[in-house]
Amino acid sequence: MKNELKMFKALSNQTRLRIMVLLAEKELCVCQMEWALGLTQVKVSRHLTVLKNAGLVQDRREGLWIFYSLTKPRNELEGMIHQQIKDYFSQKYDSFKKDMAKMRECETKPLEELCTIRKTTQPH
Amino acid sequence: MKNELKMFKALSNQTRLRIMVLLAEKELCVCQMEWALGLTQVKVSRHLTVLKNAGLVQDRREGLWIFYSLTKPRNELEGMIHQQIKDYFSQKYDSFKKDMAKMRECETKPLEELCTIRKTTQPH
DNA sequence: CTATAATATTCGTATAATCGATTATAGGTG
DNA sequence: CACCTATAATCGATTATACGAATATTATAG
Repeated sequence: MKNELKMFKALSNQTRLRIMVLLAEKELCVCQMEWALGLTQVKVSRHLTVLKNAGLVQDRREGLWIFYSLTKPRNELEGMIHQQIKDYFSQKYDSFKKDMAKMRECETKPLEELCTIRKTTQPH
Repeated sequence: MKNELKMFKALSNQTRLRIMVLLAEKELCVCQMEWALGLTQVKVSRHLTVLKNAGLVQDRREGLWIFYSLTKPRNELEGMIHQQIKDYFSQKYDSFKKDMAKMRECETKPLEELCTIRKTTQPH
């Protein structure tokens, strides 16, 4: 049962939910999430680690960049959660919609640019 | 979104999940839960308060006894959670089955007896 | 009004979560 | 090799959570 408890705990944090909603849409690089969410690298990275330890996301390295994506659901419960993240959360709250819009926006920019931009104009 | 975060946090604790599984079966008095779960009054009561603040359970007083039950789901997410508690958790783990068996057992006993038994033979 | 029974709350403490700042790692470049 | 860049891990401070023990609350009985 520990897995399920960890999953619920991982989902009980706003930043992590925001990340989950974005990742439910598509695989993303850390710097894209920083940019879309307006959060520091440290914060994004830490929460990604929690999600990973809960088995909700996986990562894949490509050169300097590390891409995160949702894991395949391991059971019925996880399947339902994934579905709710996609159908319920991303629809219901404007904040998630804004994140998604930001994410769409940065889809057009090359990753190199996102990273260098981040250096100059620090997110709050 | 705070409601959803509170809900996930409330569900990320083993004792509270055990309570939820029992309540998914039927409305129960506090002393019945103490008995079925083998937990102290304080512990059960505290966790019930958390679940109530998360909007997952409601209470109803009948004399000295207070009966708890699951609230009606307020949205699609809560509906899904209720269903998973019933279908997924209560099936998958033996510990929940044991709790349920204990609960069935104490269904036959009058509440007065449960409470007096609790006084003499303290749960660990 | 007093006493008692069932449940809730408070208090002190131990453990865990969160955060910003800093440092470490690992891959790429020259 | 030395240097840079993207990401992760560590540290210390702050805040939240879980717990048992003790106390308070609420309703009932007498």
